[in-house]
Amino acid sequence: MVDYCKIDLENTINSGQVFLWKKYPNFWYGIDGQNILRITDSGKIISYSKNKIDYFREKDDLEKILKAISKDKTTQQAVQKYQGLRLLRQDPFQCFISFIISSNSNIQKIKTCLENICESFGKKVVFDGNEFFLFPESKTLASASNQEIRNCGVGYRADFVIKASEMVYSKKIDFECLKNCKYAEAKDLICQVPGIGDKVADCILLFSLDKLEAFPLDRWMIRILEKYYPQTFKISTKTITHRQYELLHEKIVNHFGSFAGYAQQFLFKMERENYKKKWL
DNA sequence: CCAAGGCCTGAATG
DNA sequence: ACATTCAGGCCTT
Repeated sequence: MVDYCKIDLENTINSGQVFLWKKYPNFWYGIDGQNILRITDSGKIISYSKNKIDYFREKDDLEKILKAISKDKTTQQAVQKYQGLRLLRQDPFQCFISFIISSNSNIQKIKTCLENICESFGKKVVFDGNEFFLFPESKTLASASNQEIRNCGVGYRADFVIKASEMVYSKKIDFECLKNCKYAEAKDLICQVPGIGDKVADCILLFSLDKLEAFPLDRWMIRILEKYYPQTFKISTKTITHRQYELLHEKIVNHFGSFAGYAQQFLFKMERENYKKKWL
């Protein structure tokens, strides 16, 4: 008997989709844009701002989605093993910057960079008797200097962060508009941002812009497809070109259906655990 | 359209 | 202890 409402907070946070969370003895604190969330293990959310958010996508029909993506033994097992794992609906700007920084990096380092960015540029607030730094707004990062951003540890990605922030502040990139676009259209638009290619775009689309058919293909997912799906998805070369990425994504949506992004999250979680990779 | 090299940092390995 | 190698995705050539 599966309880589709039960959320596994630990597995959800430790699945590579989100970075600014910190565990306390009985709950987690997380930064989500201009908001701070406190979540108990039972899944109760207390938020700093009173804004209503559906951080856990609780309106998604999990029963339907999990059945839909369970097309093969591998996915069935991953879904079974990590059934409380959820996709999050994150603050778009924070997600956008997070994954620009994520390229050519790893989870621990991304977290450190983002914490530095919050400390250097975010508003300091007190919530629950503790001090926190909110994620900075686009205007602030857009007007920062290259050196200031570099000091956060992002290296050559500093220019990407500044230009990307400018594009958001000037509304050249408008997240509300992207939410209303179809996947392909939103992806074309977001790929115009420097530092955003296929993989980073798919992360942003999946984790903050409600595009559930987005299926980020990083080195781990490629490895997973080669290992568990050598017949279904034949991968010829080591590095995936843009064209190959597109063709592969088409095959993936054919196989998993329009909720493919959920499948990606379960598969990624499973394989990273198999290799005992560290999370936050 | 594709292939190869460079970018930056920290962890892992020698 | 130190030096080298590697992991990671995007951009330019």
